[in-house]
Amino acid sequence: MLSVRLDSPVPIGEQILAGVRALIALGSLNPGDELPPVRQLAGDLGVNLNTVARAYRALEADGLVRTARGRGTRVTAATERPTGSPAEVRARLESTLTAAVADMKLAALSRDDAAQLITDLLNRYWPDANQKGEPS
Amino acid sequence: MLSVRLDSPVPIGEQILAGVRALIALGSLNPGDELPPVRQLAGDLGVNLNTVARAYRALEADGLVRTARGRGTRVTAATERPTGSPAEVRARLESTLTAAVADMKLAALSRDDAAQLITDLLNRYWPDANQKGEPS
DNA sequence: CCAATAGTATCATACTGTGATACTTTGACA
DNA sequence: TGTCAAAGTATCACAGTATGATACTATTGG
Repeated sequence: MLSVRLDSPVPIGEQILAGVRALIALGSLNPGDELPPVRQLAGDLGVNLNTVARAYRALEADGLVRTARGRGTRVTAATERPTGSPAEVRARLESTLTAAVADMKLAALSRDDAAQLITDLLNRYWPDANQKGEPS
Repeated sequence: MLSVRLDSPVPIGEQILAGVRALIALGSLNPGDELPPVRQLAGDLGVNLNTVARAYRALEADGLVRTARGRGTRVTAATERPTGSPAEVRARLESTLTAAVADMKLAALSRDDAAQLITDLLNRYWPDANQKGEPS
């Protein structure tokens, strides 16, 4: 459900943060859902509990979760407003997508496979019904 | 052509590395092309020349580029074989793509816009079959 | 041979990501 | 009501490593 690469140049904490954000954005985690306790997730991922705790706190600062001592951490928001100007948002998006295309080429997929893979992902995480990202 | 975010949690050098790799994978940089001199790129990006130089050396270690003192650095290979087992490659790819989908949702794109954007990117960077063409 | 250009080497520094360990809050239940 | 377990928090230390300043070496052309 959530995994990190310990050998990656991107810090573990960042990976956790990005991972949870993505799960929320994709609707795999919804308001009311509980995140795993820091110790458990830390154990699963093989990292220190502080690393997880810090990620949770960052998520709380973003207003995505609410955490209470002794009671756990729960998702509060389904969406997050991206930070920065529209131009920056657009630029980040472009670079993410470009990187994704590059990765697919490197993975030696055929172009058709690539298109198929993307279609599958869109269907899976973005069931077409709604046409708007939720304004908040 | 290549940009980095100085405030990003991912190290500048990594960003440069990833950026050039992507440009090569996408065919925006081809064998024979020269990379900008380290000083120039460093100046453009607002970073230290060492940071760029280290990225270039890493690229050379990967065999993507050949560099010669006093003469500059040129692209030598059009492709790179991904590191790790097929399963790892696949896993990385999935997570890159999933992140991309999440980013699109966060950017508040409509699903149709998302699909369109991706199609455009594929057409631009992955011209069907053997066209080998080079979008700038 | 000199100057300009391009990459390299060395060294220092600061940061910051991560980890060990101990503490506090909450809730269940005997 | 007291105690224990579960959950998050606080503190401190440490290592690594990313970045930067500065000086050096190679290559080319006039």
